[in-house]
Amino acid sequence: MVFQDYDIDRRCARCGKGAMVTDSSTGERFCGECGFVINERIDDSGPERRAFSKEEHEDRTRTGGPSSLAIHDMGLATIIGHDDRDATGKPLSASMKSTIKRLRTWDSRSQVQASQERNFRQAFGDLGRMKDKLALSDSVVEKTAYIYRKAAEKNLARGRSISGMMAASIYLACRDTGTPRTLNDVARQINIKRKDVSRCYRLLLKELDLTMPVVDPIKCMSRISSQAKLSEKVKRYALTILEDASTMEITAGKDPMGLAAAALYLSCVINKEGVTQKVIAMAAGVTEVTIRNRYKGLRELLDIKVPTKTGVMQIQ
DNA sequence: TAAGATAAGAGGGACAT
DNA sequence: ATGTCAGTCTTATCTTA
Repeated sequence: MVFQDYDIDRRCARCGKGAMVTDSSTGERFCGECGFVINERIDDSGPERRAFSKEEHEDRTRTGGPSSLAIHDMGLATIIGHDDRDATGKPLSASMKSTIKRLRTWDSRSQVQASQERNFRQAFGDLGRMKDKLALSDSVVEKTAYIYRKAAEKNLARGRSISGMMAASIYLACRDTGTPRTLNDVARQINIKRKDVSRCYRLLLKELDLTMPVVDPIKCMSRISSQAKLSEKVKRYALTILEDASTMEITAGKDPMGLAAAALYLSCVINKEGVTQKVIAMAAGVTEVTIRNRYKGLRELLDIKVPTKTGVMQIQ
């Protein structure tokens, strides 16, 4: 069941043996054999500008840049030029010149006239930077922009920091698209406190009537294991642990990242991989203590025996 | 040096007042 | 609206193997 949604790609560049697969839920590409991760996929969905035939070349229309929700005016701004000529190139009459001049003034003002527009300018400027820092796909960026505009419509941004709302929108978009980015990831990159993002996030969730599915700890695993460079074997075993755990109702209310991290750690211990809690804790973005707590719970409730250092199996 | 134990504190949800 | 409570996670420190 586990890897059915992965599409096979190419051979691994490091070990050469395994096939590169793409985890369609996270966009990460990794080797099925050694776990080598190339990069996180970034969907670039800009319009196709090349032409491969004469027909295509002639058919190709030039309509300016792609329209995007993530541009303050959706990329459709028209600016009145300064050369005082009409469409056929003839100079304008004096009265028309003054009219145009007045229009030009209002034209330039109207671009940032509404405070909302200024807000969007800053917000989407932030968003552009965050896209790079968090390796967000275009679809997440568009979704973020959509959410942010919705929030602005409902006046939720008033009195709150732009970056806080932006961060919350990004996090929401990530959750919605199944892109595994934690609250901490987003807060750190946008340089604001986690709790502020958290507050805005909950506000958005309530006010926009959105419901987020609980993060599946299984989805967190591929991210952690690629970050910590764990083997495929460990990952598969950890998956079975998580499946058992979720049927036994010990996963409710627990941080899915912590749970996934603990399952991976337990799997490492059983498979004698010699990976430390610290490494996994770093990769998962949780503390070692959290891993220990979940680890303990998993061991007790699933009654899993772990090998000791002397190689003797022992019931914990 | 890694792992385990313990305690204090923060933030938020549920519930009652 | 405000306060309390149980539960979770984090930070920090100490002990153990």
